Amino acid sequence: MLIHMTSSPPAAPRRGRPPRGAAPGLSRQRVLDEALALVDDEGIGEVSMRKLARRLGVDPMSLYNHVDNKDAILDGITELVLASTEFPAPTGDLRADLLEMARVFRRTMLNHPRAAPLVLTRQLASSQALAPTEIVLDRLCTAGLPMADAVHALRAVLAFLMGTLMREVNAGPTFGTGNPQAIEARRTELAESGLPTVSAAAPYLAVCDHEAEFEFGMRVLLEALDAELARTEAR
Amino acid sequence: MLIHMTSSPPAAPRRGRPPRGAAPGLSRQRVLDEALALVDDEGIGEVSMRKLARRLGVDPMSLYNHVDNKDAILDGITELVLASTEFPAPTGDLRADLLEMARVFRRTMLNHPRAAPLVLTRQLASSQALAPTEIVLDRLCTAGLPMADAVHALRAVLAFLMGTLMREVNAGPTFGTGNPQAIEARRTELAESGLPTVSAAAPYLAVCDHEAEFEFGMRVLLEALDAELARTEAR
DNA sequence: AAGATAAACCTACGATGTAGGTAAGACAAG
DNA sequence: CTTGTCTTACCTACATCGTAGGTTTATCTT
Repeated sequence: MLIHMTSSPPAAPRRGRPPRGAAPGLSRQRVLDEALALVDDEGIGEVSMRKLARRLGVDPMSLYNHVDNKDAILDGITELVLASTEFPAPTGDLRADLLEMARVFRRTMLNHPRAAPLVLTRQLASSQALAPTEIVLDRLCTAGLPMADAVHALRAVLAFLMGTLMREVNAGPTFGTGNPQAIEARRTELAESGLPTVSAAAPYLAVCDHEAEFEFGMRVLLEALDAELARTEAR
Repeated sequence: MLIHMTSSPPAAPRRGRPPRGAAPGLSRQRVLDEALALVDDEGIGEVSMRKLARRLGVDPMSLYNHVDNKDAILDGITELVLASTEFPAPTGDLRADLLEMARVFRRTMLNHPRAAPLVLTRQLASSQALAPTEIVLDRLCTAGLPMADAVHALRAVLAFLMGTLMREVNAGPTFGTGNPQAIEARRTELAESGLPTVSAAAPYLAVCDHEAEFEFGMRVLLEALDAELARTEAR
């Protein structure tokens, strides 16, 4: 990133003419920002090159000057979201640090619930996308875990995170809303379908404290990690 | 489902004319079966009404006589896969039973890896789709867990299952194939990107024994479940 | 002044999901 | 046997999609 002023003074790293129509000059950044906004507003399924271009006041094909194709846009959205994740400084307490990182990650996903499936699904290998991995692995290793086990632990936590977040973010009202009347109706319906236990559990299935689920799972996994660490140190 | 024979004897619950062209008579079942086959062959992204119709030797629009729309087909595929899951009879050992159910579920997903994202993503509320839930909840309850905790446990395991299976089924070679040469290249590349730990972990990240990851996670979760049960009984 | 470059635009193609309409065989009622 | 209803398959048509290919124009370099 070197500062290299040419002779011409004005400004603008933008090269082409300043739009023929009225667009204030496109750029990869602007395209991706608007794409993320579009996803946040309407969901992944509603993303199309044409709609995105319309929001930018630009011809659909102009997007291809800044982005390879639609898939690259989805990748870009993923990276944008990941880049917006600000992991806290380590405190030295491994378990607390990992828990906090997971919490921050979850918060980020909840900030972009409609984009979350992208982030959770696409496994990017850019350095941007691997930054969190870097931090976690580093802390696990400095805590004394052999690399193989560190990767193991990382994957287990990641799998759980993916799973809960997927559920939390989809969050369709599978068992009706909190409406107790609807739940009751669903309940008798289930009982008649040969699902007595599910029927009995309907009130519990109808509501879901995602945060509690998240904390519970993390506690279990981190406890297992502690046990693993203790075993390693004993050796 | 009452048996009510009319006078005319021949057979065939099929009503319409036997194809104008040469199709051997469509049915919801045939459509869904072929749809699953299509997914297995080419992946979810390649499913289209037209392609599906072509495989059935039928006009695309004919499908709509047996299925509401494309989304219903995807739901149908999900149910087909779920229906093909044969959970074993309970042995009485709760933990072993749950582990075995998870294994069977995993096997089913691996039998239809390309359909798995559908099954894992869509949360269906049909009695077909809820059958596994019924079994698990029932066993957890008869083991002595309060319903609230049973639902809790179910969700934790499910989240982990979803996560690992999503990873396993996508299984893109994030870090190159097993090719040691490619790994080494990737490795120096990562080191230069300010990701020293990831770089060092590259050999471990490059390979992934999904089965071991699965077994590890399940062991941790089931151990936590045991602890929970012990706590409940003590109370 | 002349040429190169980059960014915007435009046209067009094949593919998609599906609304709306038509035709033809099967059954029931007369 | 005729007539009408029903079911199912077929056909046409439309809006929308991603994007290949080509054209225009404003800016920078020489």
